[in-house]
Amino acid sequence: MIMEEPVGRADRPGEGGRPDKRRAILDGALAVFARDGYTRASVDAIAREAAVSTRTIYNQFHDKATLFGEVIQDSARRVAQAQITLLQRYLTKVVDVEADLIEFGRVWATPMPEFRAHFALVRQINAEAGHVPQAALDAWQESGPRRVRAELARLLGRLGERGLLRLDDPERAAVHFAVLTAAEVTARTYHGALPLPEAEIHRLADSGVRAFLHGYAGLAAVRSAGEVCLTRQPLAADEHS
Amino acid sequence: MIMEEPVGRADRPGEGGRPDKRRAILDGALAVFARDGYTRASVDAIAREAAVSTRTIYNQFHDKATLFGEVIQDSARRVAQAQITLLQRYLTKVVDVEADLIEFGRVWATPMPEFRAHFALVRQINAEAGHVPQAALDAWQESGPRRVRAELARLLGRLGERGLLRLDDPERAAVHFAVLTAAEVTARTYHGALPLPEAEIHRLADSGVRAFLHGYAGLAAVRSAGEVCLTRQPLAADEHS
DNA sequence: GCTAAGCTACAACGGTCGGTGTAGAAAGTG
DNA sequence: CACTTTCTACACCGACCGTTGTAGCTTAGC
Repeated sequence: MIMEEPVGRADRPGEGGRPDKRRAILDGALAVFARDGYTRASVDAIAREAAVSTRTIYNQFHDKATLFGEVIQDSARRVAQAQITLLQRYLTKVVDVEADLIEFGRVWATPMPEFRAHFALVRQINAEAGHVPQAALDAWQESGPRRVRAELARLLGRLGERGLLRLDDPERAAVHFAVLTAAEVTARTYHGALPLPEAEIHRLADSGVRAFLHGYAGLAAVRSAGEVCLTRQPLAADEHS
Repeated sequence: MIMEEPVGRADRPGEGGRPDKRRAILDGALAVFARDGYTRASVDAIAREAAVSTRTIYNQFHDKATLFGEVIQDSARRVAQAQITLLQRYLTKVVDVEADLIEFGRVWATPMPEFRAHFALVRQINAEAGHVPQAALDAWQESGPRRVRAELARLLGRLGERGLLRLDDPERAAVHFAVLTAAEVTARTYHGALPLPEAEIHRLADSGVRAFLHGYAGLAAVRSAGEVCLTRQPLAADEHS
């Protein structure tokens, strides 16, 4: 007699087991992985955090590695969803490119506290990328950053069609925008570093948007950006290298 | 009879044991820690990499944790030295602030391949900063980034005195310069990511320097920066986010 | 309330790893 | 050369960890 293929059972991720337990595990694992990193995080600790027996973890996800992969993908998907919502809120009814992009840039660069664990996890991934199977990395990129970037590209493209931006390759423009506006902030949001003061975030975001407009708008943008930037602000010193 | 205090013996780091072995251990440990991270890196692997017995490691550094601390500090000191040399080469005989800062910014933002392991290690540290003892973090900051920042501040301050920049707080200016010029590049130099093409690095560095000049130079700089930047630059598209 | 799927607690295993002790080879110094 | 310091090879301990098996309890659907 053959395997019978019990209809909605486990084996493939996303099936089998009680969904509430599954959620608890994913949330708990995210917290622990983000705090301790893959190797240091013990399955027992995750089980404790999720208020679940370790056996349940092994039943729903076959082993620690696949659990890790599922956690990444799940968390990335959620963050991507939130970011896409943000994109659509700010970039669908643009009238003044400069003002609206500046406003959006500030929101975009401001870290969302409910996703702090996620970004800690991303740091973990980037640190030990050499030990994460390529397939997991791809799945993560696909269901997270790539989707966001595509949507950003789409919306920037629209602005291009309306003559508000001058861009030949929306995809590339999207990458540039994301890097220019968020990079400085994330670069300084590392370890337990005290959260950047709002003014500093705005300042960095503004200069990023300005740089972006430099390349993708008429020179008019450069002029007006000059006024926006220069308010003196207190700053929390922190390092990079 | 009392301890005798055997003059130049171990116990305090930096003493005891053959210096060549010590170097081999520090180098090997840097490679392994950078590749695998603290937890995953086994003392045996380090010993193998350094062509040394594990017992020698435990004799020179008391345990894995202190070895890690010594590795960080040693590596940071070396990198800081190289960066300071760079600073002095480019920022001591400035005549045209804009042109010279742009040139320096490009060099500054270009990753030095001989220190790739170091920056991988920094990524590891930032990922699991919560598990690195605060003392080790402080020692690292002190003997590495802080020294570089101080020197950068000193040199920028000189430019200020010569009237080439307008700055009230050189320290803050130094932080801003470092963040603005290097952040984007390091933000995209993550995992095995293909090295950024030179043109893209220059583009990001330039926009960083421009943003810096926006805040710390007269509006003249802004104007001229307009010309420097807005030559259409070919740029090689790149993946991931 | 019966049935079955899913969950918990618990014990157990094999493996790895940090760290120690020791005996002897190697290397530096006079 | 002898003497001392240091390094190596190796065996060993205790701790932790990923994973599995199992027996019994909980929960949901009929």
